[in-house]
Amino acid sequence: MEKVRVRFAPSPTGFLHVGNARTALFNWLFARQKGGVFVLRIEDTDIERSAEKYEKRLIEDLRWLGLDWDEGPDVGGKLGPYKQSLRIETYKKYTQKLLETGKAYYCFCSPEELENERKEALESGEMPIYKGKCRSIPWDEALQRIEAGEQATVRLLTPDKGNISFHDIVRGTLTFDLKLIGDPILVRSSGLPAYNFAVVIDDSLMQITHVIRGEDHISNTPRQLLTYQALSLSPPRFAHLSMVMGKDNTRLSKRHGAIGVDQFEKDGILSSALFNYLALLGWAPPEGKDIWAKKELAELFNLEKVSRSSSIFDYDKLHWINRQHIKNLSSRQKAQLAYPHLREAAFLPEKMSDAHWRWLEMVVEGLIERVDRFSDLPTQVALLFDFYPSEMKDEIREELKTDCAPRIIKLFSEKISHVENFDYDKFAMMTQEIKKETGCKGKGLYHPLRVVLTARGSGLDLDKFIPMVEEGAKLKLPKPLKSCSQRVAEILGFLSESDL
RNA sequence: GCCCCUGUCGUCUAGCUUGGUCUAGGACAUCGCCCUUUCAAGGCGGCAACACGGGUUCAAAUCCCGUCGGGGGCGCCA
Repeated sequence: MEKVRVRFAPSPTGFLHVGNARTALFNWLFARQKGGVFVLRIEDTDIERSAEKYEKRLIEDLRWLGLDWDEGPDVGGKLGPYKQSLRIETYKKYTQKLLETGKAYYCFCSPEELENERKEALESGEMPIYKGKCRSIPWDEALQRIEAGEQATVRLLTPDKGNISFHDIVRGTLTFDLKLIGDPILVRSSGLPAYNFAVVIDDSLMQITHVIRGEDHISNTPRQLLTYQALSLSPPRFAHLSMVMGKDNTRLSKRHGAIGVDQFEKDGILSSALFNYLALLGWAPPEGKDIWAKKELAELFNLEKVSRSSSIFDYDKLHWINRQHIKNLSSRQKAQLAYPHLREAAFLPEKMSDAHWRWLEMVVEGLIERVDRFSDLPTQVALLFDFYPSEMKDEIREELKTDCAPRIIKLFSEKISHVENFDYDKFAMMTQEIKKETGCKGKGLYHPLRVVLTARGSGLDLDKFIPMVEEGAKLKLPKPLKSCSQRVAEILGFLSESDL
């Protein structure tokens, strides 16, 4: 059997959109599953919109997602160059061949003329296609006009009657009426190839066996098939993937949330999680679980099982998957991934000592289960630092109006002021003593202690909170962390007799 | 407007090829309970779908037709 060769062919006009990322991912999955070759090709024939910086960004985004390619502009390969702007001479050669054999012709119609023709067709309820006005211009005359410097495009001569059909791997047989397909422009008047022409030449020369792309290309396929025919080239197989939509079932756009792969990275989504989520959008592995590693997905992928209907991008599910992937990380990895977010929120110094890292690991390990993205971590960490007795809510003061609370607070403040190197063990001993001395227990015992230490009514388990605060208080941090004894001393001034 | 694709819980999907095993399974979300000094996390459970209408058949989510809904395309963009 021939070796599978697939490609992802983005135009460098911006960041990598998750919809495109999924197309790239499915190509990659298919290539790896089949032991084939994955090619990256840059389609930059639209010089107006394409830019070098976008190409770089695209490559970075693709790599971040965990994709690698066997041939491409940055890695080379036998069938390059892998950038359309570098292949202009090749396209010209094929254009010449088509022109000489009469399979294509020069079209001198102006954009305005074509626009009018289109409008008229639309008004009379027809499909707006090129009527073929320049087909009848004799070859000699056309050549003369070209030599005289007249602007012209090159169009493919297509049949007016009959059908053309092809087998789509995800959709089955698709048939199109040829009278609804106008002669497509192969070469623009600028001399640069149009998309439909360049893809055919490139896919053919790069020996692509399977074209896996978005559904928006379905209607281009018959035109491309006709081009293969005119060139006597054999076409690849096609698979058209459904679109990725936003919550309201319209095309996924910025107002739905993050859509650029780099944005997900900034938001603290792990690339393994985005990879996992995207792979499951429109495809399901035989075993119905949700959390998968890249490698497993590559083993199980099956293009024929890909869904035909469009799917909505669900941020909730992505976040849940992200949480599961975070759980599988080591403490060290979690700390490293958390650092940039906490550094940006000014909770951590630029230079981290070993002690800082140890503290960070403890903090992240304790707080990470409360969030599903690293970008949410600063809000949680802020709860460690924020201690505002003066802004304590009335309902919390109310809760202290019990028989136990004043006695507990008094005893605790005395004990903590006499102890050195406070830690959770000492806290546990103190609470046992207080329990005996006051007879208070359970919520009645712990709630006042929590309030005294946090000025809040709820939060982290105290066995986690105390070590985080105590260890943090020993470190030099951009914003100092108050120790438990400091907190107790401070809050006492705000608890008036009436509170107690 | 015309052409093409598509339609299972709110969402992602399993099942559809080869009708019966489907009182339609799983996951996310949501709701409730449990755990717990609080909040999370976690555990357990509930709610929730075959778009609609006709056929075919002993039997249809599964096959056929129509309707309606959604999406895409109709560029000297890709």
